[in-house]
Amino acid sequence: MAHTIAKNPRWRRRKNARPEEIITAALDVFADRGFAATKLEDVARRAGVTKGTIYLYFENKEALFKALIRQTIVPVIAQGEAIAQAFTGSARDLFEKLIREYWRLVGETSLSSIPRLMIAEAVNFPELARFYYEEVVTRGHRLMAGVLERGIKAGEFRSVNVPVATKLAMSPLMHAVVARKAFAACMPEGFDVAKYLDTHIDLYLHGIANS
Amino acid sequence: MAHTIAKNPRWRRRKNARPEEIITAALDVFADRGFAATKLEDVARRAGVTKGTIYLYFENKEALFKALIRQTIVPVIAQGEAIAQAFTGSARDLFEKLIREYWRLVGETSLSSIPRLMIAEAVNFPELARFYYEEVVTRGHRLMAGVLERGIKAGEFRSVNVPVATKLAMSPLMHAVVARKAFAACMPEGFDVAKYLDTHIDLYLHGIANS
DNA sequence: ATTTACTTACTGACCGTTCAGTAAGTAACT
DNA sequence: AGTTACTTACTGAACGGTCAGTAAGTAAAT
Repeated sequence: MAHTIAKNPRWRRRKNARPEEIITAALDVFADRGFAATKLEDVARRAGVTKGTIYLYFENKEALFKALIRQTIVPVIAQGEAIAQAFTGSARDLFEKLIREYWRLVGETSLSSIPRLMIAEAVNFPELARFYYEEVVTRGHRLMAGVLERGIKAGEFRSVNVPVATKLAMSPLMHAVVARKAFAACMPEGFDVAKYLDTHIDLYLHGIANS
Repeated sequence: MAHTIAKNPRWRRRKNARPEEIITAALDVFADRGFAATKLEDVARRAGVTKGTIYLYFENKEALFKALIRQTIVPVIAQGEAIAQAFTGSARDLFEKLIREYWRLVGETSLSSIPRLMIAEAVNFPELARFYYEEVVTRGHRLMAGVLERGIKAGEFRSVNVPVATKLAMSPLMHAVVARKAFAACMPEGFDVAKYLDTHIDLYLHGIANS
């Protein structure tokens, strides 16, 4: 190709890469300041562009926020569904696997800030909240409910109220993700996630076991 | 009508009542808009005063927010501690009582918005977060940990890892309070809290039972 | 030479904060 | 009980900083 490209252009035209880079930058900044307190100039700087560029790819601040939520978290759910589909072992093993997988994909990645963000901003963005609730929360619940039903049918689990037991299976995860982000600075001793997950799985399976 | 002016002045001087009224109004408004999106004019209107009056009693918006958190939620913890102190029955009964009491005092009152508010704003108010974490979260955990230790010592409970089991006892409550506020508009079917609490207590006690 | 991705400089609205002014309340002195 | 002199709780308008959004200009790429 061309061998005579200008040596150090002050910036490059990279139409294809920008949106993703901007979303990644936005995740970082929104994550630790929230929606309102985030300045688009900060997002831009982190993405290596200037404020105006953001407006070439996103209609406004709110649209950027929505795109961020949609494109980052939905794939995780799909992944969980795929795992459940392909799984052939016992319900208890699948339960454990899904919990640990959630933590691996969300709890200990930058995605962990999304649940907290959504909870903080849901009231101010009703349609986004609805989208998230349906495409993430409900879908996630459906996934877990399937596992419980599988276990009940197989005689592994007591015949509990499935929707309620589903929420109880997820809530320790959700709360850990959310609170950990929020109060990270206040927990100098840290928080032994491994033990927390182990114990949840143990206690929950103990509680629901058919015996 | 001119005569009624004397009886119906445009405003009254009520120095003592103002702070509490302003805090109550602030709780309502902050509760469903968050910190940043709340306008002090709205708080003032709801409190029956004007914006300027708020500044007679609170240094600024942040100070009002802090006062709101401090004065509303701390008493609830104290109440819980008093209950535990006075209780004489089994650990399982105390466990159940505390859970239900928390829901009665926080979950189904206007205080239910405070945990969500704190989670949303903790990052932007580090010292307030620290205060809340120490005076509410840690203190609440200490309370629950005491119950578990009581149960273990009495042989009612297995000898689990207490700090972790404590967090697992609380997290379904916390997450329910937080998520319910955030996604209220997205759950047309509502959310059967009674059954949720019943099942949590049942599953948890089942899970931790020494048998 | 033309197109267009990107920057830069600017605008306008919003809202926390301030403070001079006003009216409610109080009490001293008729 | 009425008038007056004084204090202070409260109002309301204006100020100023911030920042989302915009439009004119610049430079990369073809």
